[in-house]
This record gives sequence, C-alpha cells and structure tokens, in this order.
Amino acid sequence: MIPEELLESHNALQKKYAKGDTIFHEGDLPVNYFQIISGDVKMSNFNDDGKEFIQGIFHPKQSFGEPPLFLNRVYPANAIAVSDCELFVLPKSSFLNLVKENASVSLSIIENLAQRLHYKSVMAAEISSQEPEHRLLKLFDYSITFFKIEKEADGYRIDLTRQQMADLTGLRVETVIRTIKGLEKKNEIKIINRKVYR
Amino acid sequence: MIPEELLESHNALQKKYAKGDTIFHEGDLPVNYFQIISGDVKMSNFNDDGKEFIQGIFHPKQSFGEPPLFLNRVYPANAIAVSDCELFVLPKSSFLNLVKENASVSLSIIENLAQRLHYKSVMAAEISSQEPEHRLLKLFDYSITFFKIEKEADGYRIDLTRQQMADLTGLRVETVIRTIKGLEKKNEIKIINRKVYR
DNA sequence: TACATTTCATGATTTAAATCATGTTGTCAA
DNA sequence: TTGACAACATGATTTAAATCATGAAATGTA
Repeated sequence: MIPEELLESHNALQKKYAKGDTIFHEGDLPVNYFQIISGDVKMSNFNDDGKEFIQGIFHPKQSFGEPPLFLNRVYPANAIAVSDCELFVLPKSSFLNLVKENASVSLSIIENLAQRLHYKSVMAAEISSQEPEHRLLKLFDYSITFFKIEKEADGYRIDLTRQQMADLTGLRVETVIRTIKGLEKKNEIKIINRKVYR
Repeated sequence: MIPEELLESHNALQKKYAKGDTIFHEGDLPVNYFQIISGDVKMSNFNDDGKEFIQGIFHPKQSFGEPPLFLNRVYPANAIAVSDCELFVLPKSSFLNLVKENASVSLSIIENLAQRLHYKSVMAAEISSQEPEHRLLKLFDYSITFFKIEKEADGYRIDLTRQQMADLTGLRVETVIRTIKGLEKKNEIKIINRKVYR
C-alpha cells in the first residue's frame, strides 16, 4: 500500500509474528500502522459463546486496522497472524504525518478504504438475508476478484478452510460442508482433493 | 462533509428529489458526488424475492455513494430518498480534482470512509451470528452515537420504523416487533407511543 | 513410524426465526 | 369525517440451519 522506501524513511520497524500471535486486541487503542511484508493476517471478533467472525483476511502489501487510527477509536476486532509473518510497523504520529504530507499516499488510503467498504457492502447484503448458497458464492467470487487468486486448470482455487468460510459468512462448518456439496452438484463449483475451485 | 463554499465554487448543482425517488441504481456507473442539504437518503439492496436490505441511512451534511467513484466500479446498491430532499450534485471529475487539490477535503473523506467502515465492521459481526436482541441493541446504540440523536426525557428516541429496523438488521418485521417487546420487558429499552427509546 | 491434531464428513434432532394469516391502530388527504 | 393506506400487532405453523454426536481422512510432528 505505502511504498517501502517511504515507510523506511519514516522510522518504520519490521517485526515478526508467529502463526496464531495476536497483533492487537479488540478494544485496544491503536498506536501503530501495520503493513504486511510476508504472511497473512486475519481480523476477527469472538462473540459471547466463542464463535468467531472473520472481518477480513489480509495478504502481503496490504495494510489493516487503519480506520480507528483516523477516528481515535478502539479497534472493533482482533488482528491475528494466520501464518508466520513479517510486518512494517509505523507509529501513529509518523503515519498521520506521512498521510498529511503525501497526497499520493492519502489517495491510496482512500482507494483502499473505498475498496474495503465496497467488500463490506456487498457481503453485508448477502449475509443479512440470503441463503447459504448465495453467501458462499459471493464470498468465492469476491475473494477471486479482491485477492487476485491464481487461475489453475480447474478454475480459481479458493484457499480457505471450511471453518474460515463459515467464519467469513457467519455460517457453521457443517452448513458450509453441506452447502458446497450442493453447489458442486449444481456445477457452480468443483471440489478436487477437498479444495474448492470456482 | 465538503464545505458549501467549496462545492459552490466547483460547479456543484443543487437538485431536489421527492420522497421515494431513486437517486441512482445498483449497477449504474457513478458520474456524480452527492451531499445532502436537507432530507434523508437510504442506500439499499433488494434481493431476488424483493426483500430489502438497508446499507445505511444518510442525513443532512453527509455524503453517500463515494466509494465507487474512487474505484471506477458500479454502485453496489440503490440510493433512494426517504423524504423529500435537496442535494448538492458535483460531477465526478470536479470532485476528484477537488479531492486531489485539497488536503483537508481528502482527510475528511478518509475520516468519513473510516467511520462507515467502522459501522459496517461492528454491524457485520453482530448480524452474521448474533440473536435478534443483539442485532437490534447494536443498531440502536450505533445509531445513537453515529447520528447524534437527541436525548429526550425518556432516553434517546430511535427514529426508525419497525420495517426499517428489520431491513437494517436483516430480520423480519414480526421478529423485530417481538424482539423489541422482549427487550422492553428486560428494561433494555422503553416503548412509548410505539416509539423506541434507549 | 506412530501419535496427535486439524480438517472434513454425515446422520439425527432441536429450535428459533421465517412464513402465513388476520386483525387493530394510527395517519394523511380528499 | 370518512376512507385508504401504512404501521403495528399477534397467534399458528413451517422450515432450514444450528446443534449434537460420532467417525474418517489428512496433516503435522515428536
């Protein structure tokens, strides 16, 4: 998102996290800007009975958790390393300066936020009311365009576990499993070696 | 959002819409920036069987429908006048120039997008999994802080119809009615003259 | 290799919200 | 003031997803 050179010239640190590490907690006040160098990060909530809802999964070159930085609010969700990963970490004040001084950075922040808002709008409409089949297909299609997933011989491989699909759509694993089998029968997707192709 | 003077000096028009008018349709390519002078506007989707999902309701001084302007994408939802209203209408190119040239405008756009992303995150987590009671309470509480609703003697008056509450949370009217009665019994809210107070 | 853990899978049962039906109350305009 | 329409209300019934239970397959690791 923000070019490496700029980050480095503004005192950004590089920090490593192990799979499963929490980068920040829901309810924390933000003190840093984060941008992924390698690995994947998810932002998610846990409700009262422990069920997880994944707000989004982020990949190298993407940033996450900026909105509260601009609003002086606490984080609405946890950030957790999905795999071992390395991040740029830039203190809040340096980040805000960087944004103010640099028109191209603030434009790219706008585009990034607009993109994520778009994703949320699309998914919100699906999740709120639609049947499991709709939710999952929308998730697959959106993941494909959003994350630029590679096309293979059998279609785009969706690199999500059944549990992640459930947590991204608000369904239960069993429902996901049954639904994607139904989708396979309708030829909407292929399942090869337990992986979903669209 | 954007100061009146700036809008006027950039060729913004003022346009009137009657209650129920569609300002733009889902699937349209955006050609204008919109900012409300008076009245309320909702953005919403209709699913296959006609059920509406309200993405958000917007009030005077707020803008809506910007994300696709920055992304060169089509609108993900319809914009409909909830009441008679008057809007500033600024052509896309003038708007993008205004944002590029004016650091304070682009900052306020960022804050606005961050704010809405925050709302979507909070609601997504609720809607995805939680019971009707949670969904509605979150909606009420968020509406109160987000829309700066006036506090009256009996609490904050939630100015939404049962149907709107349903369409904002993805529930059915009947479920909303039954749930808010339950919430009243638990003293979470008051219902006076059919209006909900929190 | 063996063992533990995660992921996937499937059947039986429960349950809460959707749906259907119908009626009441409130509001606005002719 | 009446009549039409929107909003609110409530009971009965259906239904689809959650839940519970249990096991197999795959994956990682000591």
